[in-house]
Amino acid sequence: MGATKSEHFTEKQNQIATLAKALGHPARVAIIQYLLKVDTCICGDIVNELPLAQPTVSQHLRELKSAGLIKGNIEGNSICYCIDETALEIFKQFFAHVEDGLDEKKKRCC
Amino acid sequence: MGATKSEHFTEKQNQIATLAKALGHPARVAIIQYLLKVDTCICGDIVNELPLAQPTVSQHLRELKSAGLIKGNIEGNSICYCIDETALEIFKQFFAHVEDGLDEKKKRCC
DNA sequence: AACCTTTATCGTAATATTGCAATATTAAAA
DNA sequence: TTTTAATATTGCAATATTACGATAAAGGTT
Repeated sequence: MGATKSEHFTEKQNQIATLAKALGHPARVAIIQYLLKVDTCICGDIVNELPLAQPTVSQHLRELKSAGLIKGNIEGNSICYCIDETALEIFKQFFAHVEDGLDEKKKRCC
Repeated sequence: MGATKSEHFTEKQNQIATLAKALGHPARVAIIQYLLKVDTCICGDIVNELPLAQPTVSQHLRELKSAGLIKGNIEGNSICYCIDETALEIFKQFFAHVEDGLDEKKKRCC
């Protein structure tokens, strides 16, 4: 096989997995960190920041975009990439939920 | 090609990516959620909770374990799996950092 | 127009992941 | 000791990901 059986899991589980998967590569973590670091969203030099060829970076950007972690607006002949806070909100919510679950458990095990 | 060029990225970037990748599959999200839901850590019925064959579940558990998201103690002839809070702490820290970065940016763009 | 810059897409090779049947391992139970 | 139950490992097929050279597309600049 090799294909994930997404249809057997809940929408929420697939959503979290998709976001996590998008963040599951150091280049994509680096891109997110860079977008946070630079002052403006008028980027266009992401390629120079990464130790990867331009087509590879473009591919990583597309994956981040399709997962909803970033958004890109065309700005003249370059593109302005930004972090999409909606996705981060979902992530944050999941971890808050995990945290709550752990607090509950503390009372009776491990 | 096909292999991630980890050596070109920082240790932190690789660490976050590894954790995120481990969570990047709905079955593994489901496992984490299940470990949070059940009352005790004396599990052993994770296989029955998932719509996947036993060897597949075992493999997912191993991946979560090697990423540091869960730990497993042998308990008689079954195994007691628990969430490893250390990994979650790293994750939480990363998102806090992202949050801070976004607050900074709010002042001047997008 | 001809040219440059920036980003995307295509094609392809190398490698990784997903999933499961078959089988092994381990320890408790009978 | 034989059996049973729980989990791991092996081997393999199907599919996905990663990376990049070559090339295309789109918008500026001269």
